[in-house]
Amino acid sequence: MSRLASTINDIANKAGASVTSVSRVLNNKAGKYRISKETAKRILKAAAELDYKPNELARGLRLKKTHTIGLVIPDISNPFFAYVTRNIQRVAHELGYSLVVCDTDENLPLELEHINLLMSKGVDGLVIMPVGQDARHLKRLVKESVPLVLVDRCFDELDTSSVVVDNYAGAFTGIEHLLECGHRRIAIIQGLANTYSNTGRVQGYTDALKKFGIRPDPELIFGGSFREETGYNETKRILSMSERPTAIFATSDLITLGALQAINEMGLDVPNDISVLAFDDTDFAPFLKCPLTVIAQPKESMGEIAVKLLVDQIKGRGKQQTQKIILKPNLVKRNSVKRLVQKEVAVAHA
Amino acid sequence: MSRLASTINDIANKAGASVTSVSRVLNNKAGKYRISKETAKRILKAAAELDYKPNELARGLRLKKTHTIGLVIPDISNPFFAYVTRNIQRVAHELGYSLVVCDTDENLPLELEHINLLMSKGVDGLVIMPVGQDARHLKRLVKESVPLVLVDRCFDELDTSSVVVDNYAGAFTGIEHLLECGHRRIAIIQGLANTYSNTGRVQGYTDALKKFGIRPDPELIFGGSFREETGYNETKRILSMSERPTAIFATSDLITLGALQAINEMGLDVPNDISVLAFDDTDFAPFLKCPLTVIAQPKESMGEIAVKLLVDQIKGRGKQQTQKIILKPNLVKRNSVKRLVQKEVAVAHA
DNA sequence: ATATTTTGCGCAAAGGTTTGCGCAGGGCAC
DNA sequence: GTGCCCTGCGCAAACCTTTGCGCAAAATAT
Repeated sequence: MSRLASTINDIANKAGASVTSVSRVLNNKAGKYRISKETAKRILKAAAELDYKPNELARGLRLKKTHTIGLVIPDISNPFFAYVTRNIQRVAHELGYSLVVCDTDENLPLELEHINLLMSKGVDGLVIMPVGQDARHLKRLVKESVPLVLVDRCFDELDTSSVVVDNYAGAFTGIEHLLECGHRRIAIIQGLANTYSNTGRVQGYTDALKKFGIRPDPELIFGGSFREETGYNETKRILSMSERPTAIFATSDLITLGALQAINEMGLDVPNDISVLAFDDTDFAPFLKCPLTVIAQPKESMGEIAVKLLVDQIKGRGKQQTQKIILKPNLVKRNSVKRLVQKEVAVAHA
Repeated sequence: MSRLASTINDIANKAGASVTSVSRVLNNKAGKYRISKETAKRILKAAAELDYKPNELARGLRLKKTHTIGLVIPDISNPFFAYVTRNIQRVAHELGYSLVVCDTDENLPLELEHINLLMSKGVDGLVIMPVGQDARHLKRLVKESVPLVLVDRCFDELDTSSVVVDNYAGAFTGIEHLLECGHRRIAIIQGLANTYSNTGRVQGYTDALKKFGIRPDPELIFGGSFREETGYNETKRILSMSERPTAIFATSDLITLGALQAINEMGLDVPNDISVLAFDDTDFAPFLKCPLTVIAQPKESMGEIAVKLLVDQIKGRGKQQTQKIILKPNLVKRNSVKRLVQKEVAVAHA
């Protein structure tokens, strides 16, 4: 905001009109308020000459609308979130909204801080990918009827619009595939406990095992954060188990990255020494030493849907009821899962 | 902004004081304006009870400071930019600033639009990774002394703080390595023409060739955007040349991704059929079928330095002069460059 | 000619905050 | 009893915009 920026007042002076009329002309209310063509033209001309740009701060204050939406995200360094962010920004801009981005680093207090700040700055609505272990602060937003859509992780007890992925189905299908390939000892490296996405993935894992008559072994459940170091450390532990699992289910792309690193360091080979199934896809996945078999999320559409839902809420459309959109993930088979048995045999086991 | 949000006025009422005093107490000016401990305590109590949060819009309007900085970025989907963004957001928040993120999609008019919008919204300063073919709009910002720092790409004719990478040195060293390994026919897939980063990289490429007594062949210069499809299409062209080059220099990670895809589709092998040298590193690079030899940018520090420089400008510190920070990239040798000759022989050639 | 409507425009308030300036009242010295 | 200082606090303007309401003049009707 340069100190020389021209205001509606300058225009009024220059055009010999009142600020009132200027405002009306500039907001296309000339008709409604019967401003003469004559005056309107003078005003428009003056505005152009002064290179007038409305002060959105003052505007927001008056209108209680800032055309800004807040995005609260757990970790932009995670390629999955980065992707979603990109689409959110694009669609938001197309719909006339700016995006202020806050990274919570998977930290609940920080999430609260960011949300408060965003509200203070007068955002028109929020897209939140919550850390997810607590929903009280979100409940408050709902009560104050702040336009809000949850992405990637949601709360069943919370009546909000949300767009999530069917983590359960994704994990289930993936593990099923592993089982069909003859794997029986499958380790899982989970993400942050008690979050929507983690719970679904772990549940899918255990239920798929059960379907094949295998009792899930708590010893095979590792991890506790979606981060790379978790993948690295836990994989090292897994690989040094006396009775080593034949497959690892890595529940995020960052975990996968860490796992790959550990496997590499230990001089092992995917899939011959260990099979890997990953949640989330990466652009580079097909070109890895061993192209990864993954459960891919529809990350393209998630952001887009979320913003549209949010803007509908902001505009008061679709206010009637909240929508929970559940997207289907997609198992893409590449080479990181080794087939230990013929398919027929595996089916017989079931 | 819930419609029930309490204001400084509510506090004044509740505490039986004037808004003036409330403002002063809340802004730690109680001492300066000699407010009694008594009154101050009443005010603080009322504020807490009302769960008061300042309206940053009103604040920004009055103070001409929003504690918000704008980030203008060409393409968040590019992992390099995503990384930098993340660090910018983190450091900005640590310094008390919010970040509004705008993606220009490498599109100059869109860049201008975003910048104008950001200014309208009253950002305190801008971090821009410019599209870079035109600097007139940036020149205007400089003239209006808007706090500004350019990242990744800068303009020699523009007196702004900036943090860039030594693209020339990076490319030069990389190509030198290729040459030392015995490569003589080296194709380059360049990024967006007439941008700072591209120019440096291409220049480094040609100069390194010349140093080895090789006349750069215009036929071997491909590309024209940093995007994935460029990498894909151009690689296909390169690989079907009658006199096929022995190496490809891909000037961005996205180009590299496309190149890998093309190579893969054509059933070729890196580095036996074709060597690849990439600008930018990717987390997954070490784990690729053929671990990539890359020129890695110090993406960790770039964002951090940029924000610190910007905040210094905003706060009026270091106003005295602009700083151009040039970071050194780093050649990391992995396996994607095939050694065609013994080192001694290569040196003899030089 | 007066009465009524229409046309064109602007006053002033509102939105929430910060801050220069000055006001009231108590205490003190003369 | 008059003059002065100090303490504690509030008035009102400023930041820039939008909008309900009303006012004056011109156009039309009677």
